[in-house]
Amino acid sequence: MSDHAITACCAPVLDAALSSAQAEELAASFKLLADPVRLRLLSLVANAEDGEVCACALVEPLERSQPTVSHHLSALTTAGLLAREKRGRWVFYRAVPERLAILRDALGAREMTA
Amino acid sequence: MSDHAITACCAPVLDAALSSAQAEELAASFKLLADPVRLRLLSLVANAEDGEVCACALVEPLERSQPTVSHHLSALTTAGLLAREKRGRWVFYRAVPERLAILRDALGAREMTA
DNA sequence: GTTCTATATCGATGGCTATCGATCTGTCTG
DNA sequence: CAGACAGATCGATAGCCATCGATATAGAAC
Repeated sequence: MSDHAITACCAPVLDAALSSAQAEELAASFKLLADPVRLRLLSLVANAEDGEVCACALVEPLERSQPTVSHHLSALTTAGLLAREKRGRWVFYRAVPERLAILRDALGAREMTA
Repeated sequence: MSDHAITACCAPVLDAALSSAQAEELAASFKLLADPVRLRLLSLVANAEDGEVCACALVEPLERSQPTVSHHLSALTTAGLLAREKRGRWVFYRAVPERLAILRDALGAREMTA
């Protein structure tokens, strides 16, 4: 999976031939999105009431064990897709949309409407 | 991985909570991009001379066996990310950028510059 | 201190898939 | 026809990872 943050690494896939190393890095990033539980976590956090959610509110809707949810939250946070803040006994997460945008842009530059 | 074509399935991840089924479908699509060999295949085909490449020209640069390359080409074609055309003994592939765009849009709608 | 609760970590396991060599299919050439 | 070659398919294997229960850590309340 890769244990480092997502960073812009290369021109969009369709715009230039990827080096082997660039491909490895991009693939590792997309691997994060290649799991339904992680995708639902992203969307749950991004659509939360005050822009943040307590981890305790994520176990039930995902129908996974607490260790499993914790594992996925950790992966998304390491990649920079989620931000973590501990307050007392609880941990709150919020989305970091700029990181998702890096991956989106790797799939093609935004078309200019001009 | 999923053996069907990629289709627009839902609002962008950050815009609405994903259902379990939507998440499964999206995850299956991103799984295709979660492999460095497939990413390089996409970029090699997309950047080919005449917009198309013979499969025979893809084995060597990827440093994988012919069956492995064939396997990945097949997966990308089934998903609709590549188009396959047989001519004589050879098979030619070309990119289908609109399909990649579906995935890109799932990561966030394009910002309006207006 | 003790107890309760929220989260993280550990270890084990099952399923999935990237990969390969071998083989089959199909097409062209002579 | 036979021979050569491109590509797909098959079967087996090895490595990865999502998942879990058990346990550890940490903070709050008493």
